Amino acid sequence: MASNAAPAGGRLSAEDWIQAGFVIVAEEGIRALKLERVCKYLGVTRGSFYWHFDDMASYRAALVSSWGELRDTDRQVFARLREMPPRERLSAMVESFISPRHWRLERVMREWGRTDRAVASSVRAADKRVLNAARDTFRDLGFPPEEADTRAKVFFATGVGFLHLSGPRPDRATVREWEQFVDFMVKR
Amino acid sequence: MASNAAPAGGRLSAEDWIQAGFVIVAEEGIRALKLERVCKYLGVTRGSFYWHFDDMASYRAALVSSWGELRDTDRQVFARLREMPPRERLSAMVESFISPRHWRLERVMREWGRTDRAVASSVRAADKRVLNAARDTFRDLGFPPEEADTRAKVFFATGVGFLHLSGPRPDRATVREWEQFVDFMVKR
DNA sequence: ACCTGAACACCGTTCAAGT
DNA sequence: ACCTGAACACCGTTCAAGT
Repeated sequence: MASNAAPAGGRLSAEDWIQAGFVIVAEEGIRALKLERVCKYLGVTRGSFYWHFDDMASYRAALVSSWGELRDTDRQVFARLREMPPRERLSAMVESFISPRHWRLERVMREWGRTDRAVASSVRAADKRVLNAARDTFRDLGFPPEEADTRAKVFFATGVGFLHLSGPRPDRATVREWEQFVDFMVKR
Repeated sequence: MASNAAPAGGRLSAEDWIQAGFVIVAEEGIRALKLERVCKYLGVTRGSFYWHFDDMASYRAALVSSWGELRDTDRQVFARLREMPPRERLSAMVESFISPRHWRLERVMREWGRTDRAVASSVRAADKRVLNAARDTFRDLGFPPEEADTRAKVFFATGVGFLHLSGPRPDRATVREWEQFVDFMVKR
């Protein structure tokens, strides 16, 4: 009843708190990341929080670093992508980038990064990894190094742009538009 | 007794609150900028604050913009400097930059800028003005445009460096060191 | 026109006691 | 090993009443 996310009947782990934080932050923004709010979501009282974390500051830090690891999983996806033909690789990146699972979190982290330096640098690091993968792909497509750089940037920037222009969840139309744009980027 | 800054016997103006904010922030850091703290400094109670400002957010904004104006006064100083011979101009800039009146505020604004974007952009704007004045001066000293740029940057960066390396107030030794450095920068 | 002071709201943190 | 719930601390904000 009160709890929508806690493991049925069991007690919570730090991981549960982090997942709860992701959901709240994704749906209600960083402003909503208040202890009381997370407790209500998990169906526990305030005090229990302090069994898992020292304070709100370290909880936020845990969220950020956990998001970084989430992105590292993506990096492994990118690594696997290397075996695919380049054009398909780009499509896979589009899919990965806007997967419903990461969509909102991606946006909210960018917003959070505007006021929190740790988040900002996590976002930059994550961006760099995507950018590198895209650059390599364009090189594999036969573009000279510098042009591959430029195209990778445009490719990625467009993705981030779509991210902000579209609604709360990735719609099919957006994905299609991006794909068309990728077709365009790949030519010439 | 309780009040160290309020106009004797009179009531306060928004300007008094801003000046109080500068003193507190300069001596105790941004963390200390709490309503209660400012009230104690001015010898009034919390409620009176709301006569002058809507809330803490707008008070902080007022502080920042007021600091910007303070720096604009400096800009006028720089404008007057143009009539001085270039080498003296640099010395005047050193003096102005590290005047006891601005020294602490300068430091604290840079610190504050690390967590507040509005402050950060105010700081950047102020820096740019100093930098431009320095660049013009090096040009007037006969350096070609690009080298004037570089020397101005070094000149200014050294100043900022001294700002952070020295104690809470500008000591004579620091000023002397900077002056010696300026001598070096001006040659060749 | 400006200030007091009580009241309130909102959060985070601690901790003894529970299961 | 994890949670409750009361208590506390810390701030900002409101507002009726004062001068």
